Amino acid sequence: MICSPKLLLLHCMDLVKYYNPRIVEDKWYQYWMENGYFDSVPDEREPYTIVIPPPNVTGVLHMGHMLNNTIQDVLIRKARMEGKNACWVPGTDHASIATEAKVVKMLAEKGIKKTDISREEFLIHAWEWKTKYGGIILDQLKKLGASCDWKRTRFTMEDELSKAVTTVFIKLYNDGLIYRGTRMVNWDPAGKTTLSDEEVIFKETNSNLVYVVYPFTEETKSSAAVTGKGLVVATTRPETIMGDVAVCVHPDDERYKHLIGKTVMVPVVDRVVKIIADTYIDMEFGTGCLKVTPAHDENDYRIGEKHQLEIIDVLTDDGRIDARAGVYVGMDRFACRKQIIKDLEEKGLVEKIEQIRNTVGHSERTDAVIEKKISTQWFVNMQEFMRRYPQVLTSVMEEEIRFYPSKFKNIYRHWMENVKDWNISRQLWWGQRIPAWYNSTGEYVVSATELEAIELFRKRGQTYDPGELEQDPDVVDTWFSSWLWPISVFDGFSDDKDDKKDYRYYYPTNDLVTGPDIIFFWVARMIMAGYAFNGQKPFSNVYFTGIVRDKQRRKMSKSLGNSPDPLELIDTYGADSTRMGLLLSAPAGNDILYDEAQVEQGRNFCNKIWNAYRLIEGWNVVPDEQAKPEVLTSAELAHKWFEMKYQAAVNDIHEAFADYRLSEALMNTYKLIWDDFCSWYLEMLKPEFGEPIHKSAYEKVKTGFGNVLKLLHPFMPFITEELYHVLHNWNVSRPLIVSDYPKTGTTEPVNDAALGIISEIRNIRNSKGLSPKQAFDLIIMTKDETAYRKWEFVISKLANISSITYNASRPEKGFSGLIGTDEFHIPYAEQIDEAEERKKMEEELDYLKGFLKSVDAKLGNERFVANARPDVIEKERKKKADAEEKIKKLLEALGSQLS
RNA sequence: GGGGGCUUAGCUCAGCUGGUUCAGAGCAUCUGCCUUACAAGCAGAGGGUCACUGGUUCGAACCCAGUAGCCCCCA
Repeated sequence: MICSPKLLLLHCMDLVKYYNPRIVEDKWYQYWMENGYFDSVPDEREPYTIVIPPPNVTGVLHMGHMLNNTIQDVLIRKARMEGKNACWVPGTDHASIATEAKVVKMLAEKGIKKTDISREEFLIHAWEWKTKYGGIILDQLKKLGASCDWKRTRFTMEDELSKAVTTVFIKLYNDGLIYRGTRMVNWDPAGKTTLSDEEVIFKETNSNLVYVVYPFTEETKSSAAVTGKGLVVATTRPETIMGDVAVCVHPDDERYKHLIGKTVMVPVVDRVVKIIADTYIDMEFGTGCLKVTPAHDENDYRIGEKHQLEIIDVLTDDGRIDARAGVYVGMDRFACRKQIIKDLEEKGLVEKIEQIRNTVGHSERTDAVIEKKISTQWFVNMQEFMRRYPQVLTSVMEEEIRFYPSKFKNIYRHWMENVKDWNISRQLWWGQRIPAWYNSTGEYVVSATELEAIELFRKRGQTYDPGELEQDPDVVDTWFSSWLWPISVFDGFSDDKDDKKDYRYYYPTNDLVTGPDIIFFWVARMIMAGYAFNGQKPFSNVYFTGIVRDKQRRKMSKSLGNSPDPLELIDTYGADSTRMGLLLSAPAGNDILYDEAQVEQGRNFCNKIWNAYRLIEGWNVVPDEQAKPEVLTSAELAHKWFEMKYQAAVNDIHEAFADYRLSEALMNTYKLIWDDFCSWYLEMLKPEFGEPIHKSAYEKVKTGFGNVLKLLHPFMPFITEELYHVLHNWNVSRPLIVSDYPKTGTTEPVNDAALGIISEIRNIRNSKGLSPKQAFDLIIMTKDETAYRKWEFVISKLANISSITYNASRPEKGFSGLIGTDEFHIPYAEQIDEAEERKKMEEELDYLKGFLKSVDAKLGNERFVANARPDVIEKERKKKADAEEKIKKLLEALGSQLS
């Protein structure tokens, strides 16, 4: 059933002073949905496409999503109104490690351990969980007004998208861009999986730098001049001592030169190791002696490789001491660190302990401290990738893909130029399994199915015992599926879908809106995928939003409790107000400092618009013939004036949109409606109390109102749709969501300099404490009477003026001022502080004289006249003439008062 | 350590290729108004040595160099 928005309004809203979003928003969302306005299918129109950054499938809406999706909705709604075939594809990400962690936790609460169940059983639980909680976030987006094509909702782990992952993996492997290798990787002991470099967050931490004595061996003591018990090594990681295989010093270090090649004992395990030399060593740090632990540190690993040292991994996958260490076996790594320090102190092998600040890597998802570890994993060869697809970098640098703000270009380049191989295998179950198959001797092939694997083994002449091939147990990094998102949501990888009609029509997409925190995780990799798999960019513009913070600039976080619940906010203030509150202070790339006051501003704005409607709706309309002639002409001028203001604003708004300055576009719209439309235009036309309005003016106002609603619709879709309908008595050919967005253009200029007199007069009233109800007479001294005459009606009404005369003699007593170079006077006999009036005029005069002096100096400067552009010189001449004119007027006025 | 960026009104930000009467906006503040659309409002006002120092230029918030402070990213 199509809902009936009209009835609701009439029952609840008639005559109410305050706008109530609650009875408006849901019904319009439902109306748009039921009428298919969000849906998109390829046609002859120009497409405009955005793919949503897929939120985690088990996520809930937070302020960051609100901002991000509001921006996307603004862009998509504007494009839709501009007649483009707007397509916003929603969906969710399976978020491998994050979701798996949640499922593991949920199972643990039920008393089920992941290690006690099979992969298949685990996946059943995981899918159940996904079905239950997955997509809640998408429903929440509907409350915000997000006009996604929900029929196109995708999930990164659905069959079609998983197939794409496999296809891409195999292609890259066959192209020599994916390899399996043994490397030092990041290990998350909590998630028990490897992580890419991007998933490691470095945090500054207070650490103990322990100075440990490595005693000299008898051999060393006897063969070299030694002082002290042994070499002192400074380390923050004493628990890895059991993995030490050497001590390294700088070859030029005078302190240790004579010891190179000698030996020391590794404490705790009493292993004899060599003292080696390498220029890698920083002589300044600690004692200049480094304990070499190739299994647990990247640099140590390189030194180990160079000097062909043994690798002793002393940690288990869950961060305990491994049996290989020989001591402290089974103890947690951090407990072990404390215990070893204690034990070494007892043996007198700790020289001192210093407090230092260092950076420690943490898992992005589990927050566990990352261990470096040697492991056999799958990698994407990035150097080679970039060599083959240089457009990945050049497209951004040459702005074929534009970044907003552009500062991210350099950040992007820096990353691209220093990028390391991408570790894509994860020791998890929730995700796309790596399409590699191993035979009983550990040889492997890469293929989509076991049958194809057998075929490959056969061709190679390797054993392939049918039924005994084993698929790699690991899954790929989540981002190895989401980098395909702009292609895969349009089935760009599937060969059997209607000629890839959607793909050809919608791809490449237009705009991507995302946070800068995933520029490397996702944006960079989508660009890589775009060029590698399709030879095209995936999108033309990337809008980086800021991070939503509270007004003290703290990040929103659960523990601080400073993050408002977006749904409560919408419930309290309405989606329109919330959207406006977020957008107001959100220039691209700037952090947005969330303050509820801004949402209140949004609410106040809604109310303002609502009341503008109430005013218009309350007018009694009569035919034009019944209106006074001066009212008719004045109204005509007001229409022209507003048309000019409106068109100028439209042009500004288009310009702001072109540069993705959305908050500016919104602010322009806000000021157009509040100031120009409500404060000026409506006040110009508003009939005296009890008087009717003539029909042509009424119609013009309605048209103007409709137009500003159109401008505002992308930002505040609900209230605008509502008012657009009530304004037109529910009789509109197309609802606002698919109506036409105002276009740029030119209008006849209207000289409105005379209006400045209104503010001047109001100011005089205010500063003299005179009531606005007290009418004034006005004398204007001008060469151009017509400029004022046509505004007489408006001036009289808005400044409460009872009579206007031109170029009459100056009054004896009264107030005066300047509008441009025109002088005006208000005769006022009582209670005037003449001295004060004179003082004001003299101050003005002083300022003008000083100003004139500086302009004269400029014009008198030969080099200025010779070098400045002609139009600049012309402006200066005009300034000079104006200043002289004003000074003359002021002197005259002062003189007349003197006499 | 490497890279990017910022510093303009009480707050948040504009200020596009140096040149409108030596800087604009929103919010906040202050003053006066319950004026028949709106007090969630109306009218008006105040508030800035454009971080600092030097340079280039006829002319600098804007270009250059240095100094100080802050933020982000990477190792």
